[in-house]
Amino acid sequence: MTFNVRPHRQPSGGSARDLVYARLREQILSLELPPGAALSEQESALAFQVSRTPVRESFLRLAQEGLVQVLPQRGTFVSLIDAELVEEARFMREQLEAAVVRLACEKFPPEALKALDDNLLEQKTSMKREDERELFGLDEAFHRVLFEGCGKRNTWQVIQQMNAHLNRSRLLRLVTAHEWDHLYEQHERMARAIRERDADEAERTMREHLRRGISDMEQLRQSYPQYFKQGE
Amino acid sequence: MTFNVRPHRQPSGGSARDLVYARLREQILSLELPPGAALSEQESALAFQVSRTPVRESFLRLAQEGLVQVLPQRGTFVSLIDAELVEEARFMREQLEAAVVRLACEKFPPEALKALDDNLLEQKTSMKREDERELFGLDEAFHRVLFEGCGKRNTWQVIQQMNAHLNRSRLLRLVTAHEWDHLYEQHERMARAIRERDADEAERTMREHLRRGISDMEQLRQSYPQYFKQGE
DNA sequence: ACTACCACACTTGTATGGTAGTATGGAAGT
DNA sequence: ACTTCCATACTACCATACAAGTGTGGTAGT
Repeated sequence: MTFNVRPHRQPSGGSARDLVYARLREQILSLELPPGAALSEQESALAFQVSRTPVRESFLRLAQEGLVQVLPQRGTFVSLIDAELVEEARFMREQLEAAVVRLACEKFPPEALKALDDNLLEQKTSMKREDERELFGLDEAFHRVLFEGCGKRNTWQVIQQMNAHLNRSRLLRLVTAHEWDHLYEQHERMARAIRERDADEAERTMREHLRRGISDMEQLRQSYPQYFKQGE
Repeated sequence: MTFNVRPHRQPSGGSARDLVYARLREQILSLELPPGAALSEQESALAFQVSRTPVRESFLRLAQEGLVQVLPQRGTFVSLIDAELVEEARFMREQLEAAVVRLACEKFPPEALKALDDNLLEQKTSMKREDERELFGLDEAFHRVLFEGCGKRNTWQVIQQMNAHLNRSRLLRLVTAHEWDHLYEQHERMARAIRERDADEAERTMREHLRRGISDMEQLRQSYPQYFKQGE
């Protein structure tokens, strides 16, 4: 098995449904379609130049992921950000990643470890170029390699779904350069812990790593209270 | 907030789509529709006396949950059991439940604790009546109360989805009376650990609790190799 | 001014016809 | 006997028409 260090691009089917779904998802996660915004099968169908059927099927899929809410005979709306749901997504991710990084300390393929090292190098150069988009992708790739190295590919998929809700509350991924320094250092510590099979250190670092940015949500909530569920 | 001790019935919308979805899901999980079986929009539509649209939408939802596989222009098939996926589902559940039961040892509403006790009583009477179906529901309710007591309702929902894959490999939930004794004893130990705030004991018991029945899959795999993915 | 009512313009849910791609079995050619 | 090709009967995908429920604004009646 090989481990791709580069950011991952999922094989989005060329069907109209998948295209509409992917585009809508982007717009929702980037807040281009803000929480609470009304969608319409007809309107989206016109915009994408397809019929209602693929649009409708996209809506259903988004609804299942909790990104939109379909109210029969009333309308479809971008879901308000549910603080409880976001916190639980973070909670779940923390537990799963903590367990996986422990696993990695017990048994981790050398190729995967090499992939982590390569990834760290790329992170360093991207930091110098201040390419935040690339950094975001590399961060994601780092964690993905961790899961794939432990044979937990499906678990990673589940986490990816949860990330949808996390990302939407993370101020559009805008992290300061200083933050990236900190994140990079944590990544390095984790890679070292895995190499030295120090499970406790690895788990501690991972939990700390994933607890950052909780305040982002509170900040977003204060700036845009109308984006959030249940006012208080 | 109140905690319902009884098995939980989800508010399945009365729409044709939801009905078809629920029925198909049952049939798949009970192996009435065996892994590998071919489905057809037309055929199912006839069987359920609805048009192809709600059937098709059910298929898409089942596909997203990984219970069926849609091959464009070829057909829709009940997914083969993916041993790797099943094991990962068990893994995820173990991590999440372990973390939650630790949480419960720190902070757990008295009403929820009472609900656990009531549930244990009902389990006892159901065991005497050898009502396995009821026992299964009560087991599920026990764990649900644990999550709700910790304010992790959404996490429980995620676990429920994973259970779909777990259950299909668990020989139709048929557990011997002796097994139920063991499970009951573990439930009791967890409730006691929560009351006494013994997080280590609670976590240990939970992990043990969730590691049971791994051999079920191997057994099913030997009896029905054609139900499993990748032949070896 | 106020209320009750109703037509109408929306919404999603469901039914159905047409399109294009795929598998298959039988016929024709070697 | 074996291979090649093609008609045919499927499949899911998409477009479109109709049904049924909901919100709203205007209007008639008080």
